[in-house]
Amino acid sequence: MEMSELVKDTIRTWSTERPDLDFTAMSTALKLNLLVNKTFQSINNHMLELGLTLGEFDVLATLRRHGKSGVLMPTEIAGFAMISPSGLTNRLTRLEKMGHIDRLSDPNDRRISLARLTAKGRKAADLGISFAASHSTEMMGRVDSRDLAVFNKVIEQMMRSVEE
Amino acid sequence: MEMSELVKDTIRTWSTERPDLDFTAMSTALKLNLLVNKTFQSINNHMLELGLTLGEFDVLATLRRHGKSGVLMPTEIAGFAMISPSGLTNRLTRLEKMGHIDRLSDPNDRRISLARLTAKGRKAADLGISFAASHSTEMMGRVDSRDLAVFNKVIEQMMRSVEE
DNA sequence: ATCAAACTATTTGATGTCAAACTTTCTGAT
DNA sequence: ATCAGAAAGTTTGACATCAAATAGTTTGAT
Repeated sequence: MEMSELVKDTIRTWSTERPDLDFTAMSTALKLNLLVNKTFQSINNHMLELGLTLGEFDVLATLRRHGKSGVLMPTEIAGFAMISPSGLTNRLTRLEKMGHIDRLSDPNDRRISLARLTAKGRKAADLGISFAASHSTEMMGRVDSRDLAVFNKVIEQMMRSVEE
Repeated sequence: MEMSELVKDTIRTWSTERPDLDFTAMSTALKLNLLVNKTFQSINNHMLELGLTLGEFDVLATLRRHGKSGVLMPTEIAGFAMISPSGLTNRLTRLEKMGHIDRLSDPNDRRISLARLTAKGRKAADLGISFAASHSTEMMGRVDSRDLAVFNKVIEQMMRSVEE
């Protein structure tokens, strides 16, 4: 079933069953949700061809975009990647096994076990980000640029609303 | 770290490291992603107060909006809820244990084990959908209605792009 | 009427995530 | 100098999900 049709069906049936409620905004929210999920799947599938989950790529990307050293402490990565500490430990373990990162100890603080991008990991990050950037560009390719400006404005308004 | 700021930081650092790429569209995509994830969390947390996952609510909602009988076969539910057959079996098992649904056999086809909303499940679905609808309405409350029309148009264009 | 193929739902095995408990190490107040 | 509390990361246990294999049932072609 097509996305747009799925949303229409959902709103139509709900409106019949609950005529007391207003589903105008929910219709938009549902579409937004479907769109994001679909793009997630699409990008994730592409990353799998590089042998990476999107989550694993996210870690490599975070290291890659933070300077040429490509070294960060797990806490910092977790903040950017919005993942739990234990989830990150697992990602780092997998990435280390694959040879995308290695780990070194911080001479100033022995609690810390720094993650560092290897040459292989750097290559994977560069491939992944190229794809991610062009995927987004393609998705929005046919959208009028003035409409896109409005679109961005609205997203930011919604982000502020949600952040309260 | 604030959502909008997180996106800005990501785009800024990537632009430094990869000046050959255009991150204009990715910036929008990232915001979209963050917004949807945040609203997911927010709604999910509210559903947890009803003792339900958002996924579990989705099943109840699907049953609820399909007529007064509130009876569907698992395959139909899975189609609407976009979940794997095995994932759905688990959700139905949990919902049955909680007393939100019960299950009956189809007299015409013995392969099928129909799911039916109980009074309790119906109540939960009605509470959940009220919250979901008003949550969306609030999120978009401050957005100009003409901008919202553009916003919807753009989403639909993107959906078509992605669907190819 | 038969039987291969399609369909429906469940089971199995694996995966990625989280919260909470835990270990080690550091910090700051005294 | 000491030590209670904070901080960093890992381990443990639980969970929701999926893909693939499975069991039972129906359909359709012959």
